[in-house]
Amino acid sequence: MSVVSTPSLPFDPVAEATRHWREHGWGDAAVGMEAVTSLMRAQAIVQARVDEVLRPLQLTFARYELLMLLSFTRSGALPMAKAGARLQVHPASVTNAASRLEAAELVRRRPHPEDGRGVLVEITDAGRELAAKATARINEVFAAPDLSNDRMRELIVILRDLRRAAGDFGD
Amino acid sequence: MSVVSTPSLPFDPVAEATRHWREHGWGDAAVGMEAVTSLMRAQAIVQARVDEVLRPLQLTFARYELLMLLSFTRSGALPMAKAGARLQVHPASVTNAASRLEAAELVRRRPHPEDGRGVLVEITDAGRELAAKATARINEVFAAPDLSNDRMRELIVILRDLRRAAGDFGD
DNA sequence: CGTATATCAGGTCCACTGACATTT
DNA sequence: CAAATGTCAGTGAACCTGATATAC
Repeated sequence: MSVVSTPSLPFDPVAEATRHWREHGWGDAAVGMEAVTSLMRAQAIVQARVDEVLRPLQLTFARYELLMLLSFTRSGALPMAKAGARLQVHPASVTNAASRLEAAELVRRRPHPEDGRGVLVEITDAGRELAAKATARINEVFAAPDLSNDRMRELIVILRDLRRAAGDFGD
Repeated sequence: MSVVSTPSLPFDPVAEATRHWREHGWGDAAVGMEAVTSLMRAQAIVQARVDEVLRPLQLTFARYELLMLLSFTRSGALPMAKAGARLQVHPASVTNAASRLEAAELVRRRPHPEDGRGVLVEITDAGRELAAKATARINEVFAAPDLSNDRMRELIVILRDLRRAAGDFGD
């Protein structure tokens, strides 16, 4: 996850690639490929920025997401499986993230009171504090107007359609 | 890179999170966070689909990108450093990708004719064939109308602005 | 000489698979 | 018993840092 470390180009590499797609007989697919490439590259940029903010806090984005998810629940706790479903990550990934966070005392594990198989992850006070600090820093970064609020709203709508069509939610 | 394996939720998890942001006093940052989250999640979905197509061809997205970049050049060859700059990846990542592709005889390395330090990566005929096949399959997947052409164009424009503002290219 | 170009070793992170014990 | 839950070990991918040899 870098992009940040690499120098910027004198031209838009995505548009340049699209020109090539057309020249090489992939004209009908060029728009789709450009959309895909744009998405990939934009995400890499954003991810790199977020990582940069999170690194000094000893957090990765995956762990930050879990922390925020927990901080949003009423009781501050969630079964592992439920957390995985919300974050759309593999059960083993939740186990891993929870273990790392637990080692840093940002969450703790508890047996599920009603289901003997289950385990609850619960955010600690330290976890809440760190999550709040991380969020504040991330907001500082994205307060810089890379995009106007209206543009962001358009982006959100388009991507929501894409996600729905791809089966991210609903039906 | 999953998302594909996880079941879909009965509600939009991104919108749900945004509701929480507002309830927990992050109202002013909610739009930005929602944009970031949407982007991350949409990219994960698209990446998962692409990976799925590429896996049977023994390609990763990073290697596919390198292959396509080379196939687009006039001579089919590029110095390692230049390829890294275009793809915005670390020099060591180019080395790695090139080595894997070379092992599969999809590219070969040649000394740079004018710069004794440099190395050229050159796509082979087999590399061109595989790249074309991979592209055809990817296009099949994205031919499914998750998004209309107009929507994709809007998305491209918004993300281009974001990338430009973030220093991906130009100035 | 200092800079640039690759490569390599070592480390982190994440995701997935398959096996497993436990409980429902 | 079959299904679900969470853990663990192992694998593969990608990225980064720092060190190195070579050439400009």
